[in-house]
Amino acid sequence: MEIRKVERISKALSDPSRILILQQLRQKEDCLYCHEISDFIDLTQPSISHHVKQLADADLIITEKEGRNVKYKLNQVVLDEYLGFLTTLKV
Amino acid sequence: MEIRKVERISKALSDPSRILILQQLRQKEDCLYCHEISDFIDLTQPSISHHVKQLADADLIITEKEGRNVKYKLNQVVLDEYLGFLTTLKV
DNA sequence: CAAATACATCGATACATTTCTATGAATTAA
DNA sequence: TTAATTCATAGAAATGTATCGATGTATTTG
Repeated sequence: MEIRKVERISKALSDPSRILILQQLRQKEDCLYCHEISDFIDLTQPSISHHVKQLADADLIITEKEGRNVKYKLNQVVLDEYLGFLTTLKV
Repeated sequence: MEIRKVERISKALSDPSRILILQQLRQKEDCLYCHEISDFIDLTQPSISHHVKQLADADLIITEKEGRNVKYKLNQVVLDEYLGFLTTLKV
């Protein structure tokens, strides 16, 4: 995995709101609608949209349009690649 | 692992210079002197010092004073804890 | 002791990020 | 078609981060 990619994923993971979104994604069995996020994060809708975009730009989540809603899923492959990179740092 | 800690570690990992430092730490068999870092990172000494501090504050590296030098070692335990947290995000 | 070396800290500047309000675009419902 | 809903985008303000030169603090060497 390229350093630029590691940097981007790490940056996406370096915010409490975004970590929370990923945790809830896990709890909701890997599927979450955007408007549900405001139930557990006290930010305005544009701010939440911004955070979701950071996660999507880092390929940590996959977005899927469903009518006027958007569904989010964790990108297991990219998370595994990231885990793989971090493991190479160990002796 | 606490969210604040995850945030701090992720932030420490979200910079190309700091990723490089960790990679070189691995190559040099988990031990590196500060002045050696300038061999592979083109930044001034205060900037390198700043980056090393980010890694140390996140507990990703352990610093050890040796005379007027400082030796760095990867903190395997914290890296493992971080890997553990990321794994809990998977289904 | 004086000079040199290794690293940390300070203060400034440039740039990036977070958050908001306002607004736009697409879709659905009345 | 008009109104409502869901999400994205633009622009601005506040805050945070990266980088530098200058300087400080230990420690070692001459």
